[in-house]
Amino acid sequence: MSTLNQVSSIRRTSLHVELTDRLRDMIVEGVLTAGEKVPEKTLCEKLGVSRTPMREALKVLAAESLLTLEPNRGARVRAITIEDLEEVFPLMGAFEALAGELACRNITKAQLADIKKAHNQMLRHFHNEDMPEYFRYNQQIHEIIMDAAANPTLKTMYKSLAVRVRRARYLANMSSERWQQAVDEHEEIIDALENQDGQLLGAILKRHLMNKFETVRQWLGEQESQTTNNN
Amino acid sequence: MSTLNQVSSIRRTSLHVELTDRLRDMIVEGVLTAGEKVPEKTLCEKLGVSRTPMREALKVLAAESLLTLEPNRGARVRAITIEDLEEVFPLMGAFEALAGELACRNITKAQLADIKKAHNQMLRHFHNEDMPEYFRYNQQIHEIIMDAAANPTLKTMYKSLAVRVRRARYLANMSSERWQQAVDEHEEIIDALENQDGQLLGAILKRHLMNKFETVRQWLGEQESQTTNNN
DNA sequence: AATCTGAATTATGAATTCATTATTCAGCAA
DNA sequence: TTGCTGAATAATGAATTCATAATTCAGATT
Repeated sequence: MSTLNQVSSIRRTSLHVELTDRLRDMIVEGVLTAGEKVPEKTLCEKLGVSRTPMREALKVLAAESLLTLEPNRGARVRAITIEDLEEVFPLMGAFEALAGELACRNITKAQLADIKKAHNQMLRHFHNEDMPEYFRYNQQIHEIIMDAAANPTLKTMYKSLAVRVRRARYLANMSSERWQQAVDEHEEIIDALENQDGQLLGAILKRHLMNKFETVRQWLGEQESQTTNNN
Repeated sequence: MSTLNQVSSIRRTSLHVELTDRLRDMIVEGVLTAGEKVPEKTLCEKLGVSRTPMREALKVLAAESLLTLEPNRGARVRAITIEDLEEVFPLMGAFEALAGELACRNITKAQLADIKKAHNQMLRHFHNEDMPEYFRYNQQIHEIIMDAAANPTLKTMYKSLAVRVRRARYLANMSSERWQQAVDEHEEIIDALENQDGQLLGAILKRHLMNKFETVRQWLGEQESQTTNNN
């Protein structure tokens, strides 16, 4: 083997991009919890970078509404409130509906096949009551639809909303009836896609999301009433 | 008069926020033209700041898709292409439709009165064929609707799209028939608002925007065919 | 004991410096 | 002339340094 192959791959993306992605993950995964103050220095030391790229990343995440920046007082992980959900879900609904319409016009046979494959996987995990894996394939299906919509801006904006509520979405567990209902809705989604009925698909996706909204709202309500005060 | 009053007001926002806003304006107003390379140093000297806050601002504008950042090669003002329009307008349509629905539920008498006032001003400038002033009141009407929708996230996202196409929107002048049509559509909008018919208002707003889209698309087509090559 | 004051500490804001990567352009070869 | 090479220059990426604002906390005052 040539020594050349051992050289670690050249960094293509700049540090602040990596940091932005990294921090975004940390927020979604709950490593950085909502409301938490994030001292720059500590973060820099943990991730082994200087403050300059870190601050650039913080600015971007603030622009994405994942953090709030108070002048001279640093960054804070934005806590999700019920008000946030009520802002974000209708928007996501509009995105999903649009994605559905566009997807029906553009979807390829391969993509449709991928969706069906993912759907079957999802069903399997549904029957095993394996929530994390179910969640993964669920996400995958919606991502393929987004891709089929072939509108990068739509996808980017959708993702930036999704990331804001993702943690809540994941943690809020569904009742078994609601779970069954979600699966049924997915069947409808596939039917509409096959028939290329954009209007219908849009409507289903919107409703599907609004049902999810109800679940999350309930969960968050319980959460908020439990934790009276934590900064 | 006390000497205290003469003290210039304390800076509340941080420099990078001011810069972001300033640069955004410069892009929208065409001071920085599409495709133009923006050397950091020159910009810093012009605006009298150091590179640190400037770079933070550039990162944020890149996150807003107003600039593209090529690693080690600096920032470039993103040129608007027809593909961009085709990405952005359907999204804006979805936003407008949602805003309309929400606005119908929440709009106050005062806001409705403001819209009518702005509409009359707009009509006046329409009859004088004063495009810039017409444009201003037109924007104002749509902004009031956005405000009535009472969804900050929606408004932020809408604005970030609007800013991307605003220059094209402004420069693309309408035919006189199209202009008349736009005015008529505004009458419909007001009717729907008064009747609180969310579905209808959403549909009108969407159509209204799509008509605008057609105008802009045509204009940009002419532009692109004229300028063969300019970096 | 409770509250207030202000010095010491700590954190952020911004400028500067250093390192690395592009770009330019003079000189050379075909 | 055209195209290539590489040194010089200029730009960006990132770390460090300096300045300023916020916070903490010991000590004084009521």
